[in-house]
Amino acid sequence: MDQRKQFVEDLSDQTDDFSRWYNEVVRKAQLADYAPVRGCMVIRPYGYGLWEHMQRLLDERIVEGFAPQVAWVTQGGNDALEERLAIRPTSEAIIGRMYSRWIESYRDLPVLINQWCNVMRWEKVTRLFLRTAEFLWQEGHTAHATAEEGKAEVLRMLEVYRDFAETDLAIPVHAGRKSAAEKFAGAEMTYSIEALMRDGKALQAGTSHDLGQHFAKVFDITFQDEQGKRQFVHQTSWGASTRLIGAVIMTHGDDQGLRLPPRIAPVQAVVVPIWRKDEERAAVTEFIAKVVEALRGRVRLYVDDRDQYTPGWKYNEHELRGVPVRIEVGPKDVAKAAVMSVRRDGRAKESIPLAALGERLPALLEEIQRALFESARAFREENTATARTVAEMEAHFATRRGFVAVPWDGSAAFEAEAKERTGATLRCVPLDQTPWAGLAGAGQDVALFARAY
RNA sequence: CGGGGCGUGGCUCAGCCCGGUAGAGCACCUGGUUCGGGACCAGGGGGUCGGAGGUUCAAAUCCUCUCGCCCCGACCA
Repeated sequence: MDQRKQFVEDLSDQTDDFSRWYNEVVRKAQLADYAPVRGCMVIRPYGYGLWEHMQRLLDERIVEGFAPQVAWVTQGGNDALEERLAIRPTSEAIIGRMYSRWIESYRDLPVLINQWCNVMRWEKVTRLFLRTAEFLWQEGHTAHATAEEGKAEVLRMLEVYRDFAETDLAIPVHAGRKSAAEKFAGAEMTYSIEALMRDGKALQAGTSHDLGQHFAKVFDITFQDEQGKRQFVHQTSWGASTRLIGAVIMTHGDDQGLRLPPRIAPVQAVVVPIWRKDEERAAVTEFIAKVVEALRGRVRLYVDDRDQYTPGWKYNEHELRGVPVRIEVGPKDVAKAAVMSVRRDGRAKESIPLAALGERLPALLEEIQRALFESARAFREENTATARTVAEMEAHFATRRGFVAVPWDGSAAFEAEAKERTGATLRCVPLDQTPWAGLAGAGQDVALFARAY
């Protein structure tokens, strides 16, 4: 903060206190605020806009072949609750009972359902977006005739999450399987995508479970196969939640605030008018109308023509809120029939002629999208080490964080000892082992450990 | 669930130790001058000090109990 005047909008530095920085960003960027209900938050329009873009992009990847989304809502819109919040049993229990009624024959399979809804959980310790008592998520539940079909579905969805995280959220992730200790209790096998936050802690950003026949046996979900024999179905379930918003914040944010990937940014570019005299204002306003026209349907644009703030004030505010590109339009630009664009990541400036804007700005947004991903990936690589023994892991975690790749024989004993001595947990066994070729011996896989949220 | 911290205008906090009836900066409202990196001047509005008891002539301040939030550790998306 050096000699600068203190402003309400000023943020703590990430390196001073990451948790504090996170909380300040969430609230000052107006993503969410604490609700009067313990452990709950209110997602504000800007944060919800992020979620809506995530929904749209993820749905595009899921929907084909899926039943229309259903939603169980325990709270409607902005209305105050008239009744107590009902905490429902786990999704698997509800789905199990419904499936047992809906499935009779192999002709009914597979059943593919995906829904976006809110859920409540009993949580002692909460954190905005990362863990709250109530949260929004997407959950898919499928039922299949064979184990092979189920396993294929589980891996297909894991890949959907990986691609979504990397392509749309610009978050590099490791897709892999969980250990017996870390998997969902009701699952045969759990898979997840694991991301690395800027404070060096890992975050599970999506989950896909192979439920096998566990729930089918509990809820009696059976079908008659082609031979007329009664069989239990094979199920999967998978989900991703508003926790992803937390992942975006902690993967890309810097000391100035949020840096949003253009694909999910509610506002992709903000136009800031600059003028002194009334005639300048008229010319600038007129020119901005042309800018808006040039970008209509191509870029999510916001023209910040609020009178009560100076341009400099607006620059700071939109940087805090993570808007990928700022477009300055002043008398000098109007004279050149151009605008001055400034990137949120790195603040590189570029004068763009009005005539080129419609082509250039979308391209610029894609460049920023890629740059954010590459920067996050570089950070992750810098914060990934290798070890061969628990002692080596202990030495590493004594002074550093990040991922540690270590050969794992699959034993619970090794995992437990590592956790005990380092505080890090086994995040996953990556499906793609090629980055660590040669590290693991025969019959072993490389596992990734990290301190985690 | 253990350890620590904090609840005072919208925000950040001072006042509390040593009771005397609430203050600053920012934000907000009005008017004017401003506007290429957080503008300035003048005037103005707003707080039963988280809640409930108690002590006292008198409580933001002392005592008891509660509720909530944050941070750090053990369990979970």
